[in-house]
Amino acid sequence: MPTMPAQPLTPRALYEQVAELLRQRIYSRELAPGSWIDELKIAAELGISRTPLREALKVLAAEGLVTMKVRRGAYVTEVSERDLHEVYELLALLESDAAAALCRQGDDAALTELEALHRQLEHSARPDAGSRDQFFEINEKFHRRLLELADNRWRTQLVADLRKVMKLNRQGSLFKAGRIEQSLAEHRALLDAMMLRDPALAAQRMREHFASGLQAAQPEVHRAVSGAVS
Amino acid sequence: MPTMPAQPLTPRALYEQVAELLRQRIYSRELAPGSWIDELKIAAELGISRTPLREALKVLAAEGLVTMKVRRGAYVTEVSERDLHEVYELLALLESDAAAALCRQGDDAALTELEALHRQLEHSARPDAGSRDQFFEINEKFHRRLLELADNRWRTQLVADLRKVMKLNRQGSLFKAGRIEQSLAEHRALLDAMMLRDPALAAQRMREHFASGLQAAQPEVHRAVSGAVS
DNA sequence: ATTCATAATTATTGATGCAAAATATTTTGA
DNA sequence: TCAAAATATTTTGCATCAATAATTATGAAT
Repeated sequence: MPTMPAQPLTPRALYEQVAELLRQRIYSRELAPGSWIDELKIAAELGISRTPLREALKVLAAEGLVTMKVRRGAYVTEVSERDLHEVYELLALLESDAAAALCRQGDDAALTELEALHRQLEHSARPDAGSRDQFFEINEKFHRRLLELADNRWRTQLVADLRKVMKLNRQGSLFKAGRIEQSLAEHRALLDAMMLRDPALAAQRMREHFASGLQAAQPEVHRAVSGAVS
Repeated sequence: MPTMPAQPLTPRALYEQVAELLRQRIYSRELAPGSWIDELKIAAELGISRTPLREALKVLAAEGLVTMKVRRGAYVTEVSERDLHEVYELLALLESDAAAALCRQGDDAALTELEALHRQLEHSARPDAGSRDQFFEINEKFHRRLLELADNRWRTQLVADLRKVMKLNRQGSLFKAGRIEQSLAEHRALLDAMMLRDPALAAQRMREHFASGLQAAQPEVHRAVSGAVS
């Protein structure tokens, strides 16, 4: 018998599934920032009652994706340019710390794994193969995996939550020509620092990577900070 | 007529009030770590239905204070020694960053305000006056205010959430003799660095303050890390 | 006697209904 | 004609109810 699609081992609660679905709708701008979330409409759409939907909204509110107004219901959080800068700085801080920590405590296997991911990234960047989407996907995986390997579940959780907020504003995730090459070089430099087992340098390289990512989004005044550090 | 108790300007939703009450019960160990939270019992106790209670539990779950198990209900999160160390490191990182940021961007009024708080702290530390509780209260206010003045609402929120987790394990918040004096000296050194407008030094001093707080809790093997950095 | 299966009990999870509150609209009066 | 007040409609928020899933206990079979 071929492998079944197999429902997840721990069947997630309905309110969590709904929360995930709402996240996607928010990221895709189907639910626009600042807009009011119509409980009855969505409940009817999904064919569920308002109870699990309301629970999901509470979770999203705790994550910062939606804002609850008393007796006014739930609204998609509007993040200002300033909010994005603030969150971006925290991401830089936490991920630099993660790089340093991994450098200090991680074993060689961890670094080897990151190198392998980096090679995948280089491959996906080749002009002929892979779409930009693939590049971004692997890039995100690289950052996520670095966090996991740095082995502090609270930091991993914090970064995940902050990245969710960043996604609120990702308006296309476009990048200037040449940004991808520069990004690869920065990743390479980061990996080199980690191989040298120099935590301070690794943190420094990660900070530079973020600074450069911010700069790539800055010049165009009308475009907001991009969520993806690539 | 004397000032009325006056209900809050924004009448908080019931589920939020319940969430706050549950936090207190968790902090006070009335709800012990690892224990199951009996929804019916608590709902009956508070004279409310289970709906707002369950919404409150979802919020607490997002904060990390309770853990939801599928079809098993809510449990008070058990934080391991390791969790506490991880959270403590993140607090050190974020608050050091806040100190540096305030040093860089803050105006003189902000520093003056912190100095005033520090003087209150010194006063409460005098053996004759003030209880230790008062010292801790003002100390917490000092740290909280520093965060607010550092002016990054996301960082402030992150630190607040992490401190909630720390509170899960505060077993008495006892301190060695001499710790209070040392703590005051560290605060003083931090303020000096900020007055010198030396962000790197300020961050360094804050890190030292945290490291010293950890060391004060470490030697006794059977006591866990204390949540309060004082 | 031990193990497996089935049934019953218990607790969680989702749905529906009702009341209170806020906003919008309509009507009336100046 | 404009403004204010009252009413009506919309929507949140809380409670009660029903169903589903899991665990435990009991009984039977090997």
